[in-house]
Amino acid sequence: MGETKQFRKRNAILSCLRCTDQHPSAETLHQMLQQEHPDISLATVYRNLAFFKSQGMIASLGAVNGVERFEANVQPHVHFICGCCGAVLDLPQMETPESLRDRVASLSGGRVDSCQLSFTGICQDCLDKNATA
Amino acid sequence: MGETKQFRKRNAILSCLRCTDQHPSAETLHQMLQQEHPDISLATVYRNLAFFKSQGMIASLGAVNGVERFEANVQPHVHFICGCCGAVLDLPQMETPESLRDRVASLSGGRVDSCQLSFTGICQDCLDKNATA
DNA sequence: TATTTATTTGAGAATTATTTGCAAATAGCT
DNA sequence: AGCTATTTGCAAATAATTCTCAAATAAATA
Repeated sequence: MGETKQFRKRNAILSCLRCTDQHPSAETLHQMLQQEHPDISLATVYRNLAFFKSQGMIASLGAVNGVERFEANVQPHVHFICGCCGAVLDLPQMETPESLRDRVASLSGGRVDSCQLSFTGICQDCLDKNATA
Repeated sequence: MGETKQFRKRNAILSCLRCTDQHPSAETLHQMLQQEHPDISLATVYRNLAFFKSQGMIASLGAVNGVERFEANVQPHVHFICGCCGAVLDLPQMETPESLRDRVASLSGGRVDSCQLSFTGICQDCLDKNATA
């Protein structure tokens, strides 16, 4: 019953993403992995994130301040994004309007694969910091 | 009375963006401007887009396939984005859930500035092309 | 266990979008 | 014309991401 040694680093990357709710970038994820796997290169992180994404195992929220951000939660959910510090918060209490997909498909004539609802603004921390300053 | 000559290129860039519903990138906009203003440099396009954005005169939809896209319509509205060719379609028939902003503000504790609702998929053209191919 | 074969990786170069520094051009004002 | 502030073009700088390729690793087979 020996555990396979294949994909060791690949799995480390996925586990790491699954253990955080921070919506990290490739670079941040690479830094988070340093303690356990100081020998993983940044290129490997990028490569595997692209792979996981192509398999639908993870999702990208798109770029925040020019840097792509990832998450392991592939269920549709709402985001609050701080345009100041780049923090991303999941809002699982709210629903994305999945039910509108059919309507969008018929309006556009295309095929709809997903739906993203996000709110942007300034997070509590950044508001506090600027108030103090 | 005499028309001011200041901001000639700046205005050309804004007009050009206002005259299209294509949600162009800086580079595309630069190409669109070539006929009328072959002497506008790409850096000027970038610079002025950043300026307009900072003034709330235009909006960015974020990056599509790694390239930032702009629009002159700053009213909240829904987008359909083709992940294949990068085409972006406005869906003025649908409403963005602006009314949820207060709820997001209280859930996050931050300040909510805007709300984006977008659907991604494959547009009609790309579906047709792939069917024929 | 040695051999073969396919996959994954690290390091750094390459690519690409965007930004910046700076001198020249332009516009308004006197 | 002369002065000042703004805008621009160009080329160089920057930064995120992708690519190349040889080396490392793992599985399969002998």
